[in-house]
Amino acid sequence: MRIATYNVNGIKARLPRLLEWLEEQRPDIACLQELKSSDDTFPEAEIRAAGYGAVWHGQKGFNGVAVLARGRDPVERQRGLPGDPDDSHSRYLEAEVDGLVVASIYLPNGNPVPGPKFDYKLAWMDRLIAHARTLLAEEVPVVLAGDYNVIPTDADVYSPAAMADDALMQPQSRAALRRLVHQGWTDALRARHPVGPLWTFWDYQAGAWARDAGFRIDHLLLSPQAADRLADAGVDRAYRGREKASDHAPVWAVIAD
DNA sequence: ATGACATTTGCAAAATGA
Repeated sequence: MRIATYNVNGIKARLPRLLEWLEEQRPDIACLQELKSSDDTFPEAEIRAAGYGAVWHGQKGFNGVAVLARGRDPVERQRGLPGDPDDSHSRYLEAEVDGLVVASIYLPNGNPVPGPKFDYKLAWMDRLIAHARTLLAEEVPVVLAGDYNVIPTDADVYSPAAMADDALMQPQSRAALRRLVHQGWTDALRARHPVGPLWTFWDYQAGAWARDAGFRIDHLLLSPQAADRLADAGVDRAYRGREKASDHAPVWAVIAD
């Protein structure tokens, strides 16, 4: 099965692009981020007409995540990341599809550094690490898919110097991502493509797409039971170059049946 | 240095993003 993650940057503005991608690439599971839509304005009918069942966790104006499944309805397991009852952001949704546990993650950006937004990012990552440990303990196939807003290494950015002060590549952000991965998760994209640029995001500004000035922040982390079945992974780069594109490209992995 | 650029809300310009 093909599972993908796509930060759509506004599902209402991006709906034609999203439906086009679903029809052309036919992912079995699609995790979406940055819906920027409240629950009652989620375009459920259009997505169902495209052949997908969906669960979603929306929020007015910003954030918002969803899990789509082709030809079936995802079974919701967890709405919101556990660990802080005062966290009102819609950034985590976990569902089960055909025996696979999948989470759609929109990790906080954290800029500017330092500041309360960066503190929130790091605290959120600590909560994700704690929850991910409970998922690993289930010893089932799990995919944690989403926009992590962390550039894992200097090889994952067009210019480490240009981004040096950004929350996405602070040592604390990278260390937290390493703590997560080192629990036993496999970075699907790097497992299949160990070296070289693999951008998943290009800023709208300063001609970043034209200059191929991107970085890699959208990740699919696989539990051992999913990693054993990893057949392929990649980035649907071309969708970043289309009209009215999101600033992210879809990222996908194929898990053998 | 600032803003660029895009989206949403709501109808102007601010908030948010990365």
